[in-house]
Amino acid sequence: MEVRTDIYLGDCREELKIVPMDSVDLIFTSPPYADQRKKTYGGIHPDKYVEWFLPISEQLLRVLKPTGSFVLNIKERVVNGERSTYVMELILEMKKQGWLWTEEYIWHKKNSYPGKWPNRFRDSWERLLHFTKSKKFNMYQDKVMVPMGDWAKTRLKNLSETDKKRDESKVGSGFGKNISNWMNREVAYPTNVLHLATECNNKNHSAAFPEGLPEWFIKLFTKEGDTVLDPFMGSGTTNIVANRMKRNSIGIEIVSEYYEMVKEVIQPVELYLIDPKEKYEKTKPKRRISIR
Amino acid sequence: MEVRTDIYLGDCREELKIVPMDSVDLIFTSPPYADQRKKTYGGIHPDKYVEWFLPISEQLLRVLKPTGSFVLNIKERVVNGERSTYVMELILEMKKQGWLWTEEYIWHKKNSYPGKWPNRFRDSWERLLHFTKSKKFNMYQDKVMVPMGDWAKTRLKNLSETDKKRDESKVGSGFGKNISNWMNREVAYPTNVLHLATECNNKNHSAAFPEGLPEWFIKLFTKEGDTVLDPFMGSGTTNIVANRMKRNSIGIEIVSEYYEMVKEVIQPVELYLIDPKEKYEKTKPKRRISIR
DNA sequence: GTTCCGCATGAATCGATAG
DNA sequence: ACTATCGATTCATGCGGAA
Repeated sequence: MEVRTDIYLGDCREELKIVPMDSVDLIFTSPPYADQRKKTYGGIHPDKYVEWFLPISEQLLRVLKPTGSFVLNIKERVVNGERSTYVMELILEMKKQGWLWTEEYIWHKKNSYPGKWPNRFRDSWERLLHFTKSKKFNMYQDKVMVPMGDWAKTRLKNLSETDKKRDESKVGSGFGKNISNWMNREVAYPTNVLHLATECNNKNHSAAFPEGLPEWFIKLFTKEGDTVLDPFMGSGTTNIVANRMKRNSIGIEIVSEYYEMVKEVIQPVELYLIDPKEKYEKTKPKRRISIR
Repeated sequence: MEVRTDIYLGDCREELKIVPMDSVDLIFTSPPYADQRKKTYGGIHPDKYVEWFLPISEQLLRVLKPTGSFVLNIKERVVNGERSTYVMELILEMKKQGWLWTEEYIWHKKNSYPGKWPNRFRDSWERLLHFTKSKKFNMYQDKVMVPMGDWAKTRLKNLSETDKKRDESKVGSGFGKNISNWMNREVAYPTNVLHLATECNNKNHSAAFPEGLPEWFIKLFTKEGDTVLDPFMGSGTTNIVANRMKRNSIGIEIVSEYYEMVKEVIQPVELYLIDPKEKYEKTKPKRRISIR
């Protein structure tokens, strides 16, 4: 099996036109929030946000397969003491475009930005809007089942590396054995609330969302060999995770520094040797240049 | 101090007219959701929901003090595979009425309703929309502080260079004073995500929300002696909690069974004996009939 | 090898000050 | 008057070095 990762440098309003219609299984993205990342992106005024986004969502509607899903990570900012309404207006307008607003998942950010204000508390959640093209779409619920019990909710569901290491390290002290017991025990379907910490550590890349976020939705809405698209690639979290999970992916990024950074990391074409047929294909020369 | 609990039987569209303007400090309510509880309000169709609610929110705007808050517990239901949009439309329309949409809190229901569907998971959260009349409103943040994490123990022993720099930027005496505040502090401010289980006890009343929900907002937005209003009283959770917390309250309920049930439980006027003056007042005969 | 501990930092927001 | 910049506020997390 061959896994491709195609990344493009440019404005997704243009670059999306290259992507064929009905070709993508999952769009997972986190667009720049209104006026939020001014330094890196232009900074879209809250009043202009919907107007700016609609041509993009129209393209996304075109490239998504009828069975596909579009997961939009977004949160309205506070303007003049009030929450802006551009996200709601966007949902209403996207429905007019033909999108179905199927569900709203909540990302509960366990470590939210600190601060104190007279009229509000720290903002500790973001929206994960789930749009589809049709009522029948692919959803592989069994792939994201979680062990039952509070312990599992706080631990296994979160995909932080530290937790994984800690759990592995406990093997031998009797604790690791418990994990295997848990895994064999009853598993339950998750809910529409995801508990994940943001990544704010000393890595050289600063991702807008933790890897666990795209990972969960890639598991849920795609299978191996499917195609994932992130039109606002940023540091490439979606594509890196997709590649690791043997999904083809497309990434578009307007900032060349980010683009170059991702290009360094990504293997454009990887072959997974599963059966003889695949092995045979590997010997043939590959002409495809995925990264440009 | 005297604590009153006034409950009314009737449609809040009418009964609210009795409540004086600018007299309520907090409105906390959970209206019947669209097409849910059909018997009660005849079942409001999702398409008619906004139209039905706006006259009520207009009354609520009238009776709320300029420093008061309106907390609306609501969630859109699924209609034909899609989330309805009436909550969003309602927010947009209420803003036109003059409401400020200050914040959206999330109630994370730790034990959500069971079930399995092909296109979604269990719904485990509800909205708590916070509306105000003005940008300056009463908020007693200290009353809802929560225990701090282990963070404090390690952090405060030795101050990091970054923390020193951050604090040095503040000119003058701020530094030492600020640290001493932290040293004595064992609690932190909460976030805008509330983790509460639904109450599924065997009482004959089935409350829409647990007592912890109104309790948190009553603590946050009112002080003793203030007035709390619930125009969709139901089983009276808001009023019972308010009474226990020494807040006056008003409840309106259209279903007589609910009304009678709450009437049984509630003490219309309770006197809290705090100082001699109050004691003296107690001896005087009371004429007020609060429940009618 | 584990565990412990120090430390930087993050899609934040408000109010005051400056242009 | 209205907008842009800046300082102040504050907490959970994971990495890396130390014990």
